[in-house]
Amino acid sequence: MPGRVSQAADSPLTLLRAAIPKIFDQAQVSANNHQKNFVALYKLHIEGSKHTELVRNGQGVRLVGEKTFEEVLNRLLLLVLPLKKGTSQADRILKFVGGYTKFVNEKAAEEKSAQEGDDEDEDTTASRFTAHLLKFLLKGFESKDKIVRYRVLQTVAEMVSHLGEIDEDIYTSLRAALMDRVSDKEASVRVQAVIGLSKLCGSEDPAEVEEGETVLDVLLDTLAHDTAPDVRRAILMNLTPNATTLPHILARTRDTDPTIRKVVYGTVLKDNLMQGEEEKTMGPTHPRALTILQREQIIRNGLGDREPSVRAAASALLGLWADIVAMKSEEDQDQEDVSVERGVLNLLELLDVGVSTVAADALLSIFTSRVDIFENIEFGDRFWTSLTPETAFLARVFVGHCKAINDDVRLESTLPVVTALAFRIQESYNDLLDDIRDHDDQILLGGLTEDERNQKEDELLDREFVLAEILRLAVNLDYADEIGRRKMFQLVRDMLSKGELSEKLIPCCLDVLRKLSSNERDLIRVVVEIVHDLRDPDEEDEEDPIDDAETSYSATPATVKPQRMGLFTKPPAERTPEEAARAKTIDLKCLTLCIGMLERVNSTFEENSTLDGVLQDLVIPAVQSKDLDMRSKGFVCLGLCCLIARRLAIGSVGLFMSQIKSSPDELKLELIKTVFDTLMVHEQAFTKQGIDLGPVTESLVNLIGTEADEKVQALLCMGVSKLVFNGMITDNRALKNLIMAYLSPNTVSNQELRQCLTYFLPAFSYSASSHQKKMCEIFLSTFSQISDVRRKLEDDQEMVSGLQVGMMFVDWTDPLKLSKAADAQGHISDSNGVNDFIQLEMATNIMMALLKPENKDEDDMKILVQLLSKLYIPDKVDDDSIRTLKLLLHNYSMRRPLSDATSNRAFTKFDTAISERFAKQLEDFSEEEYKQLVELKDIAEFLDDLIPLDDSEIIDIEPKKKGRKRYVASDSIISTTTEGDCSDSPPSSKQGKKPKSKKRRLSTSDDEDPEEDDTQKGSPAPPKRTLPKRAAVINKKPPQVIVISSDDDDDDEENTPGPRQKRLALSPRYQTNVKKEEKPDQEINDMLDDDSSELSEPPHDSIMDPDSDEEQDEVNDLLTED
Amino acid sequence: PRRIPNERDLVMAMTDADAEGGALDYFDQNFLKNWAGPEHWKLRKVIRRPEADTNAATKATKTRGKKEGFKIDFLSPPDPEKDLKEIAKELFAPVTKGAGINLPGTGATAKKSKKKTKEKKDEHLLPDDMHFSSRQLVTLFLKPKFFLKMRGRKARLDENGDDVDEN
DNA sequence: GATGTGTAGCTCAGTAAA
DNA sequence: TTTACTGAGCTACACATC
Repeated sequence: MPGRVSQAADSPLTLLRAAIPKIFDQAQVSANNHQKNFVALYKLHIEGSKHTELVRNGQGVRLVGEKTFEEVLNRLLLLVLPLKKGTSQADRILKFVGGYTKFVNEKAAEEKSAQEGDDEDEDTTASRFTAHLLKFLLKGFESKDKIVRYRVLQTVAEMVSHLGEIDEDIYTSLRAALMDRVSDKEASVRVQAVIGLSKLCGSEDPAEVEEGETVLDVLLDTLAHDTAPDVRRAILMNLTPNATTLPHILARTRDTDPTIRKVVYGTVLKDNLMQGEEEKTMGPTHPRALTILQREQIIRNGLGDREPSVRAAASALLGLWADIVAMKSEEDQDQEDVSVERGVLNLLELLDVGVSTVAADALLSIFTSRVDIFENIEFGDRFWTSLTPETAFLARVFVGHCKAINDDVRLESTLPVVTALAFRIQESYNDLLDDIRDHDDQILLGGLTEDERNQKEDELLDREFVLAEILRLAVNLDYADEIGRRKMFQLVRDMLSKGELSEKLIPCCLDVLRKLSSNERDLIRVVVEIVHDLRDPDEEDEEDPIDDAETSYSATPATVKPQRMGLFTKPPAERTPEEAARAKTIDLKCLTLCIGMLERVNSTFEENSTLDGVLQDLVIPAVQSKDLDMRSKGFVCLGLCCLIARRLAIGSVGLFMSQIKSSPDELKLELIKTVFDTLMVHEQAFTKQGIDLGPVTESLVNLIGTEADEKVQALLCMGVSKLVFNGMITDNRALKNLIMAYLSPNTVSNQELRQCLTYFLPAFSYSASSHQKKMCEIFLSTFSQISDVRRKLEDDQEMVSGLQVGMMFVDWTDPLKLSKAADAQGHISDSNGVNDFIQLEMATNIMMALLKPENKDEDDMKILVQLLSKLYIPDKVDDDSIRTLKLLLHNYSMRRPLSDATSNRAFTKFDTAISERFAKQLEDFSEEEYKQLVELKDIAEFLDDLIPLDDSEIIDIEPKKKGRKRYVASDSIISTTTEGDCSDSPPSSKQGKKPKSKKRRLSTSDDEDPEEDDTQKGSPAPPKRTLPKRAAVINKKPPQVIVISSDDDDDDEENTPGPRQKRLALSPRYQTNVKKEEKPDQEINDMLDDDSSELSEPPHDSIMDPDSDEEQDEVNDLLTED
Repeated sequence: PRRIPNERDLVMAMTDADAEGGALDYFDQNFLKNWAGPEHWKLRKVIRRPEADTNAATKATKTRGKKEGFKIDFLSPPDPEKDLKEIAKELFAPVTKGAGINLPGTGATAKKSKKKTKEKKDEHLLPDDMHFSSRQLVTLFLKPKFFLKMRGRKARLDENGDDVDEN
């Protein structure tokens, strides 16, 4: 065809061929010239299109010019398509092509509207161009070259929004082709496909889609499920937020990828706040357009993000929210009150200040990120007289923030004086009380409709909330003024003494009271008095509103009131049901009060004799109560008392423990907390007094495996973690059980447990060399036990891979991590305490495990070999250690029972690496020689015990129960069994520093290492170690939620029904507790006998003995107040 | 602990945890990644000490010089040997053998497998963040307002770490 | 066992943050 | 300006498949 064109026509076509490349050449350099070049190219296009040929004897027209234009363009495009991702020149060209598509179609549309009236379906140069280009590109969608696919899809994505009108069939094939590419192997291709689709989906009518999914369906599915973050992000950025898509978009605030989360806040939510030409109308992500749940979701996830950049983006968004909600709503934008307070308050109204901390977090975030807002907040004169929940909340958080950043100047200028505020509180409290009573009367009279009643109750709740906020604010007031101080003290004290005070207000009141008390003794005394007042109200005239007469708080009688016949002096049996109910309500309130008080003090029980009365009259009866609520609170109270009363604690731990098993979960949680706290506080003292806490901690540790409730599990793990972390449990089994729980398939959904341990395990490991040693010690047995669990995995259960588990241990035992942590913590002097050789020990342990013939799980062995190369072996090691390792390596390469090439390779690599690195030290290595060395005697014996490779396979087949066959190899000595799988500890001494020849055992079981399974030990007790026995033990295992070692260490004690008794026998002190545990009921009665005749002389009055100063100090030192 | 500690909590921690809790700050800072449980655990290796780092600085400026010298050659005349269609055919050639261009598990048999795998598809969402921190390790359950001073732990890095402070 | 594919580890360059 | 982190590309190896 080109050859056939006439001379006259030739020149415009040649022009096209020469001019278009020049435009492209410019376009690739910068996007700035694109607009200019659109015009230039368009001119060429139009000029060229005028060149046509008549064909078929004039019956048809051939659009030679257009065709040439398209061909030239396609050819140029082909030059770009193979250019790899990231080539900006190529990107610009494709952008240019997309832009030109837009340009040419817009021009066509303009022309069309200019000459209106013509029929619609007429082809134009533009539509033909678009169709041709699309068809051309569609052919490249399935190219085998991923780069070509990427570029083709990129071009299409640039074009999609500007296609003008295209044929139905082209649209259909384009849509199908794009949908197809959503499952492209290459993420970059998928990115372009979804960009294209997201531009397409706006125009798609779901009704028109006959079958299959709509584009939107696919996009939303991909948004959640695509493996590549890039793809998800691309959808996120190109999806129009609306009622349908928004929930899916908001779900991405918890995407695993931080950049996606950032995009949600920094792009999607931010850029769609407003819409319309001048951004004047409310956009789809305007806070008022969202539901309250969505707003809270956005704030909670954003401000709670681990990534600082996400938090910053969320914070910035919140600042914008405050700006745009400052204007009331659509109409009155030019309204008077557009102050910063208005914005913040409007925002608070959009949240729920009453529940959750979201509103407070949002406010604090705005204060920090938008200092302009914070600094311009002022509380006018009227502010304090007309408090709403939002304004009170704002004031409280504002004051708290000022306090936090030590902005005393601002604090002083905003806060009202104490006295004024006290009167304010008093007034609103009295009003509230009156209104509550009125309301109760009204209800009795039945004069309210349902609506009226609800409305009134909401209002009362609001006012109560305001009061609570002001009380919280009052904690931060300046109490230098004695008058104000007294006034406030008296006020709060009186409030607490009123039966009507809502329980919600109790903590706030107590905080104020604590602030105003001169010391803890005073606080305790006052609260105890209040408790007495509440339970014995006759003396007070409770109908009176709080009197503002000046009462000196120091004048409050400190003595306990004499007992009189009142509600609580009447024997419970004689109470009417109404009286009993009332008594219960009051007792619960008193317990709450006591709990609140005890949470806030730390002086010892003995220093505060007044507490004893409360314990006897209130707490102990509560603990004995049948009412769950009461019991629960009673136990918490008793537990809190224990924390400051050592003797009480000693007597109570057994009680708490005995109650755990039989209690419902709710109470169980409190009991467990109590035990852990008691141990945390008194462990040293207990130990000093010769009390063996082993049985207690042991049963707590074992509970991890038997408790079914997630909350209980998590709590147990947390508690045990704390005890292990702080050195109060040193038994390796605790650590091991924690790791088992951590990885168990049964805890996958228990985030609390898993996240606790995710923090604890490395923190523990990196906080002491001895801790890493423990990790090293338990590694192999834990590893194999986890593998056992994995083998028994159900279909629907998941678990991390064995290699992953191994890597975790390698990470935890990494001495570099430890020294880094030690340095960061300022323990530089101690960094020589870091054991650099710990992973050399690991390597030795692993080698010994590999050599044991009964370790035959291919997968496990493979993983262990792979782990070798990950271990850190320092450059300088002592001769013995490295020679030991080499000896093991050497033996292993001789006997290598490995079949697969991968492991072999990995092993050889490690072996040669070691051999080369320590060539000097291993120079004269010869197996026979080293076996003779005293230092390596254990190893030598270990190796000698091993059955030679050739025979070991027979052993594997032969069941163990038949007894170990012994084979006399040429150079091996017959010896006792070498049973057992992965044993944890090397028999070697530490780096050979203390050469000692131990008794021949496969593994040392010194005190630090109670790890060893009985069946694993080389202890000469053959009958015990037969296979059936072991199997029986496994079968005996009770149904456990987490499979914790059944063939665990110290079998003889662990799997017997009464391990505790056995252990306790060693400790006379503890025996009493054992008895208690055996007969819990009896014990409760013994201990908590509340027979009133004995009140004056409680069975454990000994706790009232003033403790030695030393002991008090100890408790005081241990706890530090906030 | 379902919420990130806010400034009030942190201030409380700062005023009083200075004695011992400060040492644990390191963990709080460094365990920010890897909080989400074992399935999200990733090995993060510490970078070995870069001994010689003085001469590496000047290199940055040098590489800046060569910046985007590349240009696509649109201007050379097209290869007369190769027709547009041929090039296109070459570039657009679909795969003939081996693995396709789609993700495994998709394509022709997708309809069946989709329903099965749909339930198992990863949503790529983080678990609820419990915001566990050193704070939880040194506070009591019942008295969260107080911190435990672990005097015994000052000897933490000693060789015999299981020792207990004896005064 | 040969083959091709998928993936992990490594290095380098570019970018974002300090 | 320097530094740290991320992402792309490369290489080698493991794994699956025939």
